[in-house]
Amino acid sequence: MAILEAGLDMASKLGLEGVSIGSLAKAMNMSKSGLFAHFQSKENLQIEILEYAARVFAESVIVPALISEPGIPRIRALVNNWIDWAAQLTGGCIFVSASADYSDRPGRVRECLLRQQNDWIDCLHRIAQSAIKVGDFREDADCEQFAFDLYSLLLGFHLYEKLLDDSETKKRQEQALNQLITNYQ
Amino acid sequence: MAILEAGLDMASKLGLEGVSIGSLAKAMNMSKSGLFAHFQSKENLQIEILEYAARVFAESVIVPALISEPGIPRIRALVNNWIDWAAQLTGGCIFVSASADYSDRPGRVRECLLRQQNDWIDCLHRIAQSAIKVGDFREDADCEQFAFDLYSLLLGFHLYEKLLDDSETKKRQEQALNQLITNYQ
DNA sequence: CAATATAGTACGAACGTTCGTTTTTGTCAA
DNA sequence: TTGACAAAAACGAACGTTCGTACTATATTG
Repeated sequence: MAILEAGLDMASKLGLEGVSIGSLAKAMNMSKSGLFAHFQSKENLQIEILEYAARVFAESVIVPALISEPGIPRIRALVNNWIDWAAQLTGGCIFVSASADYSDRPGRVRECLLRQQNDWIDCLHRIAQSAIKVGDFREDADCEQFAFDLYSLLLGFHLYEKLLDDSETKKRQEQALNQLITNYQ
Repeated sequence: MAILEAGLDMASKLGLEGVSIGSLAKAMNMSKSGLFAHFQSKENLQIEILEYAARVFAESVIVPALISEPGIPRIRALVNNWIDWAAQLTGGCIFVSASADYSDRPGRVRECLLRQQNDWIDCLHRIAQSAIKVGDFREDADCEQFAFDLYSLLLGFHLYEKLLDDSETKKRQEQALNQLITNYQ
């Protein structure tokens, strides 16, 4: 939906909490009440934006990676897709900012985010398992540790790229990924 | 100052943008105008909270680590201090959440944060250099890469601990740190 | 005609900020 | 030691704006 697309764009720049009904309505050339009628509450709007983001994320990051052959190629594809996803956003990644913002803010938004993040980590976990299966990773590699390591890498990349605007970020990320893969072979 | 301490606590829970003059005044049992007079603007308040946080961070994370002998012991001390710092906060780390929030929000707050984050990364960088000097790291170790890797690790830890509340986070962090150190030896 | 979407208006609350006034505090002369 | 006085700090009230939400009414569409 067009509203959610604009909402995601706004959340990328201002954070999920920064998306107000009024400003989003203005961006859509709609009345506040007209837009509000679609969601019945701000909380619903935030959750729908999150779920819309998850759909876009799945089809632009995860699905295309699953086309690559399992193992290291798939891992590299996933990381590249993630970086493309982050680059295409106007501001920061909504999941990264929301994860920081909602660490201590109970409610349905947090629960939704928590579910999504666990799904994402499960995805990393499974990709490591398939790397073991095809022999790219050693038999006793710790897949949950791999998920932690890889997600940490992406978070570091996000900060360097989005906040610090460091020109060597890409190099740092590549080197870290190569080392990470080596550690699990 | 007591106001900044309460402000930091609130920012840890709600993010820097979530600290409102009114709510902070209420938390301090002060009038809105009385509190406002100390800062002249919300932006000033946010910056002063950030700088207060940096002072607390320096004296509770960095300074005590510099007492440890240079090299791997100092690195481990720094990481442990960082984790203690994060644990002691009511909510999340203000630098982590602000880094995500202000990646696309120009202004004096962002500039202040950017300066602080660069200082922090420089600190990691220097600690790696001293590890080379004492022979704990190999001669040609990439200190800037080390800073990237270590900060990424801390960001991953922060997400696992604060959002996911994963019970194995401590183990993940230790294993990642051991591997990281090994990679640079 | 019925259903759906948008608009319009209003609401109480909270936002950051300004104002003039009161209270508290510290300093110095008597 | 006290009284006068200036400086600093805190106050309550109000400003205009925006917030999320609740109504009712008007278009649009099938």
